[in-house]
Amino acid sequence: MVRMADVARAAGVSVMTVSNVLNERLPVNEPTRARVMAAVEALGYEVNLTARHLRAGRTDTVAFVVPSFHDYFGELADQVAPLIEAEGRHLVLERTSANAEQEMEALSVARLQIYDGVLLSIAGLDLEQLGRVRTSKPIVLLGERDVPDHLNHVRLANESGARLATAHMIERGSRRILALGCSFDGAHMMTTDRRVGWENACREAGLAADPAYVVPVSDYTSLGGRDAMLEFIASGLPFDGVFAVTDIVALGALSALADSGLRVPVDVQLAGFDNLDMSRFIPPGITSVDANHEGVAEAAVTLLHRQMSGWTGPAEHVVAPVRLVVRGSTRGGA
Amino acid sequence: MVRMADVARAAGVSVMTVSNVLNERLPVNEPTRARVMAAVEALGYEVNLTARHLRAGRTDTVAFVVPSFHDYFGELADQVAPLIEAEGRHLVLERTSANAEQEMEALSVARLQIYDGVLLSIAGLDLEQLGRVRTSKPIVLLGERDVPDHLNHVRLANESGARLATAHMIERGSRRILALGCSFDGAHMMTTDRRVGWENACREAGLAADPAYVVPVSDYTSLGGRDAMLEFIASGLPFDGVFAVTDIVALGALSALADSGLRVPVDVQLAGFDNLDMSRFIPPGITSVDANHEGVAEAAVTLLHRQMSGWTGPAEHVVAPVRLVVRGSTRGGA
DNA sequence: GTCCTGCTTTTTATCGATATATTGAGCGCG
DNA sequence: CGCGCTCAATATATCGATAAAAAGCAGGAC
Repeated sequence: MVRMADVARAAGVSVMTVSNVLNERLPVNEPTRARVMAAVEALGYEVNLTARHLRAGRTDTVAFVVPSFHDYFGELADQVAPLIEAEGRHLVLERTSANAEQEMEALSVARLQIYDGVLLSIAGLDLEQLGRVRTSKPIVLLGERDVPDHLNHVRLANESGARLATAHMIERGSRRILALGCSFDGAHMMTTDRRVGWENACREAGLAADPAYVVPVSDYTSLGGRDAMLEFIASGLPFDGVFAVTDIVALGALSALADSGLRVPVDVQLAGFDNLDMSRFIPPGITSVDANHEGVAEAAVTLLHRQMSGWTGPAEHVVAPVRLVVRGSTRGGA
Repeated sequence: MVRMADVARAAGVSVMTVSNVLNERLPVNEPTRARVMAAVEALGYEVNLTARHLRAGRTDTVAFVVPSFHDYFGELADQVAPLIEAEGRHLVLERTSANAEQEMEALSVARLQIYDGVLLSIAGLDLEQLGRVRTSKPIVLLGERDVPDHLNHVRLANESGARLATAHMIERGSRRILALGCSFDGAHMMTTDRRVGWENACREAGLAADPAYVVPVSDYTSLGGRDAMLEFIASGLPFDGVFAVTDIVALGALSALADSGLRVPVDVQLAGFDNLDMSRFIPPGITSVDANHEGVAEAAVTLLHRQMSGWTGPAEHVVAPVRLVVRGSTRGGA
């Protein structure tokens, strides 16, 4: 491994001069500078980031800690990356498997200190655990649950989004709408918020928000959605609309409906939440609440940058607005 | 920040004793050990990973460098993570945006040295550029292009997969099959390999592999697939089957077919490549070549572990086998 | 009582960079 | 000629840990 000292020797200068050339800190005379650069080229020197970090206390790296790498988080991460890079920093993703222990570990001082800042997509941690997180590192939480006041947080307007989607289906003629995957789940506050949105939309339209129409899913996957949907269909309860807690779950529902010979949107209207890329293309197009990745990414990165540049005011709690994207799975859509 | 020295002072021992307790290197007497642990607890000490790295030269961290965070790569990364964690290491994802410069940067000595090993999903680099990569760090390449002999590499059996899918559609009655997104593309050797598979299947069945049926896409997204498909339909050339270079592209094609009133699989059979989660659930189910994530992940991690444990034999080039998953988008499927 | 042996613990050197203080060279000006 | 001033370059200390060598300190043999 080539060290700065090797470059210094080759160029006939001191180590500090090499450092000054490479970091453009103190001025260096042109002939000296040229000699140093030549030596750098010749030896193929590259700075040791670890040593720099230890001494300078800066890594120019931000971590985005997510429960899993795919779907929603992958898409969000792709939005976040350019914003971080625009400020000359690097983004890396870490995964916690939606597991409280691993999430706490990701927040442990040891791993935090590696980064200049951390975006954390919480999933498994409750308020009490988050309350224990005391760090001087810039950190912004993302995700649909309550967090302690002292931590910056960006979340979606879940209730409003669910209400929009449900109201839309009611307006287009549905009278008995399922809330698929919207049952209470300790680990996912979002399901509760979205259920409340569904309830409110039903009530506002003078319809009953029957608890029997809040259908739990075993997990938030397409398979979970499909199984729950099939089970509900088998129960024989009448329905003519499905609001699924996420697009992934909605896809499972769509699959179950198709297999059961129910036509979307003629027999049953369907709407999801997140507006994943695929939702636009899956025939007949899944109506979905756009999760506003750009807005969330931008808000989160703005809060993070503010902290990284030394701002120390009170934490902010941003609620990103959402909008409904109407497609063929509901009537009157595109 | 609490340092090891603070713990040592609190426990009334030397710094090395603290280090020995925490790392279980040299034996430490029980009473001493207990005092140290108590001090660690009391002060809330956590090791400084950067300092450890600088001195010990080990980070216990592996990077998976991918072109983008979503879809295929996100799913693959979720397969890789547990395998890395099983050996007590940590996995982080880095992104290159399929850009040759950023890929070279990810391979630069500076960033490599941060990790104990690197998995690199190549997309933008050509053979010449990869040839310049000289590193002593364990590294394994993943992806569908040719790589220099001296680098470990895992790829898919692209030709064989494409042939399987195409032959299956021919067997089920298709006579004019499009190769969507399979045109030559300098940046994606995979498209060529898959086109060859399509050609071979056609020839073996005594059908023409007409170049007019190799349809380029502007980019490898659903939108790209959709636009190309619509354009082809508009051209009026007869067809009764579509082999799409990826499931993402296949989804775009499905969307276009649905909008054009063509029924899948009655009028047109459709098959993709990658077998993404969603392909199973999108009605009528997309027949797809399974990209064998487990196999690829396991092969790659095995090669990486071997290198990280000091093995220095010649590089290996693994071709992971693939299999066809038949679903409703081709006839006679489930 | 001395010396050796086997453990535990401490000392010393080091990883590769950067921040701060200091030295040295060149130059204008009285 | 010497003083002070500016700018370039070097010397020294440090970041927080670990590897390797040295030192302490029992207990037992002679």
